[in-house]
Amino acid sequence: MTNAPKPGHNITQHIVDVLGRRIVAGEMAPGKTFLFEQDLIDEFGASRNAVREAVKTLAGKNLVVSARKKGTSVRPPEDWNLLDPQMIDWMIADKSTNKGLIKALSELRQIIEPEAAALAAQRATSTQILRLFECYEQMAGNTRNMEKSVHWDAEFHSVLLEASGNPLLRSLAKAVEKLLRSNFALFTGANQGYIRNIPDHLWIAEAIRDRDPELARQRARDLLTKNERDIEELQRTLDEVALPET
Amino acid sequence: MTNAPKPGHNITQHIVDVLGRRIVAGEMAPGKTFLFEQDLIDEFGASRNAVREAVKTLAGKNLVVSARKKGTSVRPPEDWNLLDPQMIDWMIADKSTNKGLIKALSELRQIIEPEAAALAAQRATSTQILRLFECYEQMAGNTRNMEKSVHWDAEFHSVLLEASGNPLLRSLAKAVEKLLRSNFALFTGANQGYIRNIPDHLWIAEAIRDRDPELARQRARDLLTKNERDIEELQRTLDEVALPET
DNA sequence: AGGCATTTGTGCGTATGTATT
DNA sequence: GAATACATACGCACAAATGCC
Repeated sequence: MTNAPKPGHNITQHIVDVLGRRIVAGEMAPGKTFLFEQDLIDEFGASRNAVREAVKTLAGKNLVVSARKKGTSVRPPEDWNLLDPQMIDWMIADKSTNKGLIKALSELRQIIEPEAAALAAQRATSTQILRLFECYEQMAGNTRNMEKSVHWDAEFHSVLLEASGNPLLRSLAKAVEKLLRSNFALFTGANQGYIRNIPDHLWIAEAIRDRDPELARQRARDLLTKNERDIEELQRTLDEVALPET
Repeated sequence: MTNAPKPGHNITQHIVDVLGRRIVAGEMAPGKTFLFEQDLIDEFGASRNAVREAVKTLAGKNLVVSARKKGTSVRPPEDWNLLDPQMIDWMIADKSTNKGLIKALSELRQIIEPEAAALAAQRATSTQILRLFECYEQMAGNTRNMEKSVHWDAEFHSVLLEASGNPLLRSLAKAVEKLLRSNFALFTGANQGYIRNIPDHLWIAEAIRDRDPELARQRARDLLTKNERDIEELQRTLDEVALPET
């Protein structure tokens, strides 16, 4: 019932997916509820090896720990790696964490991207600068195909963070990108806001090309501020519509 | 030779550890070198299950992917989860990534912590504020026991990020904390700088207590700027000393 | 303290599907 | 199309650690 065994393929991944969803949805209190191999074997109808490998995958993400005789328990949320792409998928899928995540990410981006833009103005390679302009062109040229346009939007911000030359920021880029792409429906909903903000990307790219950190920072800050306002406004309208739940 | 089988315990973890170290050390080119189960079985003298579970753990960290017929390959570094505590251990242990990581983290902290302080000034609970002051007291009171003092230093910054109320920032806190603790030797080396900067922590806590975001931001920025200068200076002196290798 | 049951950790054999050659 | 190589999966058995009585 809880799982459609997904006929033949990748039982292990399926177990990882189902358990991951449950954990981020808060269905299992950290430290309290214990999962036993035998229970999982029974529930998923899988072999012990498959179950163990699934648990190891989750353990690799710091989601769970296993101990002899005590079974496997969920680790406290502050140990979770929130920036893992699969984790983001699970959080997006879960209604209770969805909104908070988008807000948190928006806040994080407002902190990070202006500074990344300033660093990029100092460090970006000519190739990276060209890619920024290409992303802008693709964004601006595909406003009739929102999915494609949002794809290039995400790519723009990804390149921007990469151009900062800081590996930790690049690491964040993957998460930002993932979230933007996954939520492109959210942004296409704010259609007029999205299109209005496209030129901002060009201005940022120009400031980086001209090696002007202050200007790049300010323009990135402007874009993200407008972006946050759009998201907040859209979420308010969505909340009004979203009354029904099963 | 490459591995001391670590007598009884956790062959799987041992395999994870050895492979993780190799990967972050860049010994295996992403996408090119392939690891085959049989090779790993031979090298570690472990069973297929142990090897498979170790690989799954690494896959959970997005370090590797497995494909039929092609074996397991290393993913490109931009896919790695740099904030994973174990990853940080591996990177600290590796000389080639060590310095770059500390520099990148220092840069990231300069971006994030001032804003986190500003947010904390708006959102911190009274309990969190008390903990900030407690951390300062412990820092200032244990200058004769550097390890302890640095422990509370790390705790201070951890609480600060947590008090920002943003789960993504809290996620970063774990990595920052890990790095500070692991590198406490580095900071105790910069003894005079470390002690000189202790009062800054009190001033930050006071600004947060007084709910003054601008002041908290500015004071955090001051601390981190001084901190970076100390680290840079120390690394220069360390470089001069660090000629010998085995 | 000692012994027993439970649960994870480990090893081995084997079958099957799938992608490459 | 056949052979090959590898990942995926199952099942069983024993070892080791832990909790309970």
